[in-house]
Amino acid sequence: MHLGVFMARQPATRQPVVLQAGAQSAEVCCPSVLEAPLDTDAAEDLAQAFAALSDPVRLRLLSLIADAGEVCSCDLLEPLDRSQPTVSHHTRILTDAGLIVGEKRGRWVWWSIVPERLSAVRDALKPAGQLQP
Amino acid sequence: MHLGVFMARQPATRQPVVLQAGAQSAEVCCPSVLEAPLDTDAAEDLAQAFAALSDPVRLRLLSLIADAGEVCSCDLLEPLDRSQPTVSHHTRILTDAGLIVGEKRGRWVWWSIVPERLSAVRDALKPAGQLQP
DNA sequence: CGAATACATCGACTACCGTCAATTTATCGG
DNA sequence: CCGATAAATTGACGGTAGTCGATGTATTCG
Repeated sequence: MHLGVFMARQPATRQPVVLQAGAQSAEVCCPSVLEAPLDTDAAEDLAQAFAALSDPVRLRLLSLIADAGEVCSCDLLEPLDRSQPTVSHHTRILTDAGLIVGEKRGRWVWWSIVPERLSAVRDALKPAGQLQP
Repeated sequence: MHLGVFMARQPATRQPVVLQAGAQSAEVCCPSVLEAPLDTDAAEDLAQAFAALSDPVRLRLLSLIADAGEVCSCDLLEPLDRSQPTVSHHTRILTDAGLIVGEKRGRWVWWSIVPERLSAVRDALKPAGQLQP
């Protein structure tokens, strides 16, 4: 890991503008898939969260952010082997799903994961009582 | 819940032919997304699992199966409001992802969820040690 | 102010996905 | 053996998602 690069970009810490999910799907909590009748709306909402996780590039992106704690987009291009617009596209989808948040500091946007949202999605896969709680 | 209908179809219990995932992605275990460098292959595999969960109809299908324990395709058409080929399409995708298995009894295929696979996918979203284990 | 940098947005292209009607395959009942 | 039923398969259609080049916007530095 190359934290030196990250620290070198830190000096420009001024206006902490936080970029996060809008009104849609910003809700952190989800009903469990395994619990009786999952209504159409809840299913639609949950499906969007899983859709955000259904791309290998986005999973690696999440992994990279989780590993470093905080990463700016410019450091994602090379390990993901994707163009700048494509990486921006993926960060947007993950942001809309509420899985990551970006904080703009100077020219850079620093991304970090939203653990509460991640565990909420995780809980949607939790058994309805028969197995481990 | 209408178990009476289900019981009435039980008599034809003879050749227990189990329909489950093929060679691809049948593996129950997955590495965590939150753990350091998620390699391309693992990301591809996990993404396929999440892709199977990224459709509202499939989530409701899972919910229906989980609720009843065991359901045949014919009882899914009405609650899902989809045609027979479409339901068959969805059960196939969930089967390929290893999330459900079908056992053919007579003319009917009885579907049930694979809890180990489900919790394995769930564990892929588990934090790498910083938060709740 | 002007050049450079980080990121977002737009437009276009390709590939894939969800859906259904029609057909095929397998199984049961008489 | 034959008609009926459950489910898989095929083919087609419209919509959507991943990708990139080009362009636009904001910020920093000299």
